[in-house]
Amino acid sequence: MIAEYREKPGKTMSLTKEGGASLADVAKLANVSQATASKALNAKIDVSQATRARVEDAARELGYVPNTLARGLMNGRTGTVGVITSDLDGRFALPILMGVEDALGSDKVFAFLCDARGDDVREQTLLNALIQRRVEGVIIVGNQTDLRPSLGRDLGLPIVYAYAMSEDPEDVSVTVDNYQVGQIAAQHLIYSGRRRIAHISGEAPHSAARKRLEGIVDTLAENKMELVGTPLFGDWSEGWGRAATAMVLDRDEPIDAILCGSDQIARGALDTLRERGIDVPGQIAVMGVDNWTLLAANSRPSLTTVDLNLERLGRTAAQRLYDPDFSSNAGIEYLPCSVVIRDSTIPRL
Amino acid sequence: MIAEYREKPGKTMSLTKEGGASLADVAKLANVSQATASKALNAKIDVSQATRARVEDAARELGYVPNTLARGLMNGRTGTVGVITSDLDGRFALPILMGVEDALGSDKVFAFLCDARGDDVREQTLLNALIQRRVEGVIIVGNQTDLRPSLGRDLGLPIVYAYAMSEDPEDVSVTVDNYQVGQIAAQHLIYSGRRRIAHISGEAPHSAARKRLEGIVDTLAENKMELVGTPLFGDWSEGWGRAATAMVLDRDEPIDAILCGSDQIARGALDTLRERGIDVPGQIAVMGVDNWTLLAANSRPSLTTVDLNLERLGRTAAQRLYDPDFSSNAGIEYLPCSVVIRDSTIPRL
DNA sequence: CTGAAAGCGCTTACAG
DNA sequence: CTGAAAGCGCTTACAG
Repeated sequence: MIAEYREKPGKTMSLTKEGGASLADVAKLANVSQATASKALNAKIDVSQATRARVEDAARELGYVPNTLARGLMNGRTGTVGVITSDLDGRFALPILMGVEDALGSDKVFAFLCDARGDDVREQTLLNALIQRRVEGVIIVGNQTDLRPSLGRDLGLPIVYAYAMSEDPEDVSVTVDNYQVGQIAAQHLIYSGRRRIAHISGEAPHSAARKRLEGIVDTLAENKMELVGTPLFGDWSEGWGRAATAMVLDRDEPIDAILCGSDQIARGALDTLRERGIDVPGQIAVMGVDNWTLLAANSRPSLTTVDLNLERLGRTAAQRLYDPDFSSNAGIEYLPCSVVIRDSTIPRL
Repeated sequence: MIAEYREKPGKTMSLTKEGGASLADVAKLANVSQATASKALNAKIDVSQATRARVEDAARELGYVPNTLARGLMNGRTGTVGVITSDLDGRFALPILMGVEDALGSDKVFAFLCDARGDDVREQTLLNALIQRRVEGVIIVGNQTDLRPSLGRDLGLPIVYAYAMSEDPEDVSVTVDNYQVGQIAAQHLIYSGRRRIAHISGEAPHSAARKRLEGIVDTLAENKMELVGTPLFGDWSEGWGRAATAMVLDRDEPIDAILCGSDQIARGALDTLRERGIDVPGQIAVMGVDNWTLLAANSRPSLTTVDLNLERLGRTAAQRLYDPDFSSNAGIEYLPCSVVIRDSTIPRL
């Protein structure tokens, strides 16, 4: 499909096949054995200051760049983990990738992201490519918090499922605690004085929608309350948020808060409320879920929402990957989320 | 920072250091030499059907996974390119990554994304990590279309700058043709009958803002028109879009279109217009730039905008990377964009 | 068609 | 402290 890259004919510094200096070249220039050169460069103890300096000078002079691949061949480590996502817009994958990188430590292990585009075949291809490149582990990021097929068990390397969790209970999955999301969202509204709360959510089949609802209902019950009207399910879009909010208002049951299943839905709710001249948060509070800053911070009023703590999710996933007792983490781990308070639930002082 | 991964003590299939079968294992089981096994598996011609079958069976039985790293050591190719982005929300990086993958072909070369987080030091660290892993090329994705410092010339591998372009004219950069963006946006408005167009853009120092303005002004001039009022610069946010639109309307110069520098700004414009009871597109047309579907398709009315053709940009970048005559592409290449017509400029039939 | 040998760039015991 | 040698997993001339 594409031609092969060739060095410009002009500059032929091709000391090695790859065009750069090798350890052997460095050793030669420094007048030491390759073994010594290796030790010197890797800061091993048993090298004299003098030779180390000589080797380092030689390396610098030659512009030596160690070949991590060759190194990995010996010690079995590549210092690389793969992250496979199906997340078209990167909303989940990127924060998770950040968390992964943080947990890995900047210099030791590197995380590389590749995009499966929601295509199972492609996902498998990527996984194979990663395994063939001997990554030390793979994190599979889903774009919703439902069960997904397992990629298999004995792949010879640890695999952690993040956000979407594996169907196989022997796999290790880390995800968001949607029940707790519902709880803290409801709690926040209750604490801030709301008593008549309606709920607009996304796609009913999604466990995110169902579990959040459970958390909300239970928390309300603990406070001798219940949702006003039936919860409305649709999709996670602004359009649905607008439409559903109109329906809620037209039910003619008074409400003082709308708890939305996502920031997109909440944006739609805000739109409809504004259009009807209803003050937020004065008359009705609106709350979202996701803390998608683009949407939540730029709305009017800005949106109180639940942060899914995706970076933490990424960090945890990476830690599980490198847990010496990897398989002890089999099963699904649910990570707590936190409320981010902005202006849509609490009047500005 | 993290412990090392160890196989579960139970399953000791460690035929090799890495826990999987090696080519040598396969060869032994198939009763052929390693050389023959290699040829058989790589579909080279000079192997008999019988032996090839035997080798393939052996490989399957052992669950053999070739080590791409070792292969790369010999033939100097790793089948991997790196993409480094500073794009926090993945808005630019992900579509570009897709384009890169498309150009590369799914099986031959893989693209891995890593996130520099806008940190120059981190960017350099990642580049080094990539070079040490002997990627065949690197694509640097910026998050705005301005010049950025070069990472240097003689790195021993091709580097292409995408979206943001390198200051060094010897580097190869591909980016969006912002002048043309301005042209086609203005053209679309003119063709659809608008005559009094105001312009609200983002940060004035950004070349994206300046060049788009040029394209707009020139196109208007060609049609014996000019912008109504001074163009307004602020930032690329909804909030600025709202505020600036109010300013434009308060100027009391009649307009029939607002051409916005981004979809976010356009969303803000839509908000303010709706609030003032002005019909879009009936009275005033609104147009954005970016075709950020999340924003553009979900607004009311949906937003006519300019698609930056980021996937194409990615494809082009990948092609440049593998151009046999790489350095002939030195300089900046500007790629054209295209208008996506939705409901904010043309009344629905 | 098949295999012995050398080599890619590195590290790691093992002697000295 | 230093180096010769073996080896990681693979491929590629080169003989047979």
